[in-house]
Order: sequence, then C-alpha cells, then structure tokens
Amino acid sequence: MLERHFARLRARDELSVEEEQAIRQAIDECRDYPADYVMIKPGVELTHSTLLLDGIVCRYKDLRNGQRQITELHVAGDFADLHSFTLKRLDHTIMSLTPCRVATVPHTGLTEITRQSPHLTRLYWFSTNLDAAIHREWEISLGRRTARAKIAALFCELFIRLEIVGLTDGFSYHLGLTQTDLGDCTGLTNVHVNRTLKELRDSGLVTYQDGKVSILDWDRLAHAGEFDPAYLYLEKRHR
Amino acid sequence: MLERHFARLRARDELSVEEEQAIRQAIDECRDYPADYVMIKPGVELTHSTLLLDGIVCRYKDLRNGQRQITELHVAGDFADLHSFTLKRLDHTIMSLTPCRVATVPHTGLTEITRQSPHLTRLYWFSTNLDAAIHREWEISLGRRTARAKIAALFCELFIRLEIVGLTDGFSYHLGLTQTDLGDCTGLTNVHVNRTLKELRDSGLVTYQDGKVSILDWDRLAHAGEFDPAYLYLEKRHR
DNA sequence: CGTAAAGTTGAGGTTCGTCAATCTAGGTGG
DNA sequence: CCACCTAGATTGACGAACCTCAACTTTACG
Repeated sequence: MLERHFARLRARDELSVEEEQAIRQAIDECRDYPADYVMIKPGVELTHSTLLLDGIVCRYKDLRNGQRQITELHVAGDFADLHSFTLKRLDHTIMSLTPCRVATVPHTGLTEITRQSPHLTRLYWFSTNLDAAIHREWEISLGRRTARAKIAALFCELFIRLEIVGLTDGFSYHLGLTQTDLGDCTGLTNVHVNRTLKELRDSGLVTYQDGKVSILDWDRLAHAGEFDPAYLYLEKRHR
Repeated sequence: MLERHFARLRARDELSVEEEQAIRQAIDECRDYPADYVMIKPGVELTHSTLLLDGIVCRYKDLRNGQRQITELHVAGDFADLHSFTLKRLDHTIMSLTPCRVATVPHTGLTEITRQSPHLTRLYWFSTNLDAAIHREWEISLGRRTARAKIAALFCELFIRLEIVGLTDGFSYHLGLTQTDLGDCTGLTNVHVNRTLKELRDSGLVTYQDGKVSILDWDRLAHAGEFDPAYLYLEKRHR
C-alpha cells in the first residue's frame, strides 16, 4: 500500500527498514475520495497530513474573477500536504482531480519523527523542498513559456514522476484530467489547450485522449518543453 | 547583525535564547557582493547555506531563447538557499540584484541543529515551506493575473516582508531593482513594465522612482493585486 | 432517449511583445 | 569643463499569442 511512497523516497535516498517501520506506524487511517472533491480548505486548522496512495490531487487557488490556478499536481506516493505540518493551515485548496485513495498521518506522529529520527526528518524536509522545486519550474512555464512548451513540459514532468512509482506503460500513462484542468495548470483556457493539444498531436510529439498521455517522440517533446529533469532531484544520495 | 533574521523568525514563532545562540554558533563567515553577482550556480555541489544580511537577492532560471524568469526575491533576514541543505545542489541560479552582505552557514552546522534541536529544525523547515508558499503565490500571478495586478501584488508582498525586518519607511521602501528585473519577476518585458508603472502612478496607487517604491493608497493597491497576506503566514505560533 | 460534461472549431478582440527611436542621468577621460 | 559613453527609462507603431464568445459535436450514463 505504501510501496509507491517508499519508491518515491528511495529514488532520492536510502531508506532503512527501521525508517520504513516508523512511517508505517505514523499512518492513521485510509480513506477514498471521488473526483473533484475538496479535501482541504484554506485557513482550516490542520492536525493531519495526507499521503496520496492512488489518483491525482492538486493544489490550487481561486481568483476574484472565477478563474483558478493549479500550483502543483500530486501523484500516488506523494504527500499532498506535508507542508501543513509546519504551516498548521494552508493558504490554498487541496482537491482530488480523479477518484483517489489517501492515508492520513497525524502531525503528532511527524513531531515524533523529528524527535527520534533526524535523517527521516531531513528526508521529509527534502520532500517539501522538492515540491518547492516543482513550483519554481511551473513558475518558469507560467511566466515565460509558450502554450506548446507549457503543455510539453507538464507531460514530461508527469511522465518522470509516474515512472518512479511504476505507473507508466512504455511511454504512456493515464492522467485523467480534463482539458480545463490542464488549462488551470498552465494558465491557459480550455479552448487554447485544445488547440495546442491538436498541434502537438499533428506534429507527432504526443497525444492526449480519454485522459491518457501517449508520448510519440520523447526527445522532441522534451525539447519542445525545454525539459531538464534536474529540478526533480532524481539522484540517490544522503540528504 | 543577525537581528533581521531573528525578527523574521520571531514573526512566526517563539525563538528561545538558546536557539538564538545555536544559530549564532552555526554562522561561518561574512561576505559582501556587488550587484548582479552570481552567488550560486546550478548543479554545483554545496556545503554551505547563505543567510542574507542586507540587499536583495533572487533565484532565477534562464531559458533557451535568452529570457529569464526570477522565481523568488529574498530580503535581508532571509536564507537565500536554506533548501540547499537537503537538496545538496540547486536547479537554479542565485544572484544579487543589489549590493549585498551575506553570512554563510555550513551544512554541518545545520545537521547538528537537526540532531540537537527538533524545534529549531521545524522552524527552519517552516522557513523553506514559506518560500514554497511564496512560489505558489507567484504562480498565481504569473499564470492568471494582468500586468497591473502582477506588479501591484509584488509591491504589496515586498512591503510586508520588508516591514517585518524594519526596512520600510511609512509606506515606502527602497528596492533598487531595474524595470527589467521587475519584468523578470512578473513574466513581462521591461517595456510593458514601464507602461504598467505609468498606469499605476497615473491612477494614484503607487510610484516607482530611482528604485524606491512609494505606496500612495495601500487599500487600492492591495485590491488591484488581489493581495491577501495569508500566504506569508504572519501569525506567531508553535511550529 | 434525454441530459450533462467534455471536446472541437470559427470569428473577432485584447493584452502584451517586438522593434526601434529618443531621452535622461551618472561616470569617465581629455 | 565638456564631449562621450553607458545603463536604464520612455514612447510609438505594429504584430503575435492567446482570450472571449458562441455554436456545434461527441461521449457517457441513467
């Protein structure tokens, strides 16, 4: 059940059996949510963090005019809100974009980890820093990239992240987002996402059908998205 | 010398005298940099973090076509790269935008803190989570806001952050960035920044002259930037 | 079979970018 | 003291990328 979480951690550092056990003990309960379910509202006092076991979850903020901007996507094995451990409340919403399953981890259990296990603490600290690195890369996309590059970069990132937890099939993976969701990730309208997907399809880089991403030419897609996985910190080393 | 750093921490949590002492002991050396000096290059193995004592520092990435995107600004009292402690190398550049003074903190000293002081560890973990919150807010600006709102939101954020460390004078503060720098923060060109500044000035919200921000009408500026300081986590509480 | 959600396409508009010229202030050397 | 140089700010004309609005199609599902 937690295998994807362990795989994600082990892609970046060693994880001892004792640490694995400490994580298992910190888990509280499991829960299932439908798609488009608001899991955490901004400003609410939090006592648990949420470990995503299956599905896609997003962080987003609403704007006054009704638009929204998604700031990060989470895949199976990610903590959706590990940062709430020190923040105590969030400044944004956490919502499922597909049906998903989560495990909850009480903050008291995390505090215990900071007392007992400096290394596991640093590894979780690293995890939140990795989220920040993803935020930065999205800032690059949102601020400076064309629609074509934004979508290409997003599809590349998700391919790597899903591959780590064993959720890709060759160069394909199931994502399950609507074109409007993709627009909310990239700062585009659903209409322009649609046109851009058509262009990417017509030029033979990638297709998106029924929520499934099929990468036709990884090299050209990565080039189009100016994708460099350095920001995903894939090297395994002591943190 | 470290007073601004302590002020920044004390705005969010209690900081004991012992913890203050532990921070002082972790400091290595002080250094001065001129403006536009590249302090940290991407990919380089790091053994120190950099505490900013004075001046403005940015994190940015370059794009293939020569554009750049700044992902965060740091003000006096901030760690510019506390995240390098767990990341070990950065995926972006750290550069001064004005002349500045920094103190360096060896990662060995930070490791010692994670062993000896769980609370101070959480407080520094919180600090990196606050950086991530700022990244998210910038994603909102970059993805969905108009040029006018982007600039307004940036000026509001910096006002609050500089006020915490005592670097505002009424509703004014010295920033020292060029209009091109402001464009690199907001995903705009220097030309469009110039027009937007003129518009903000003409409508009586804020002026920007010789690097100095003078807020003429805080309420209307905050409204124009859709600014809500919730993401700066200004409440003092146990982390 | 009817409905709703999502995807697709066209026409026209807006915001912001590009390119280029001009202006200003500060610094330097003759 | 002044000519010159440079970085930065300012302005205008024009163009491109993306948005808005609206209609229509497709798919899933009760």
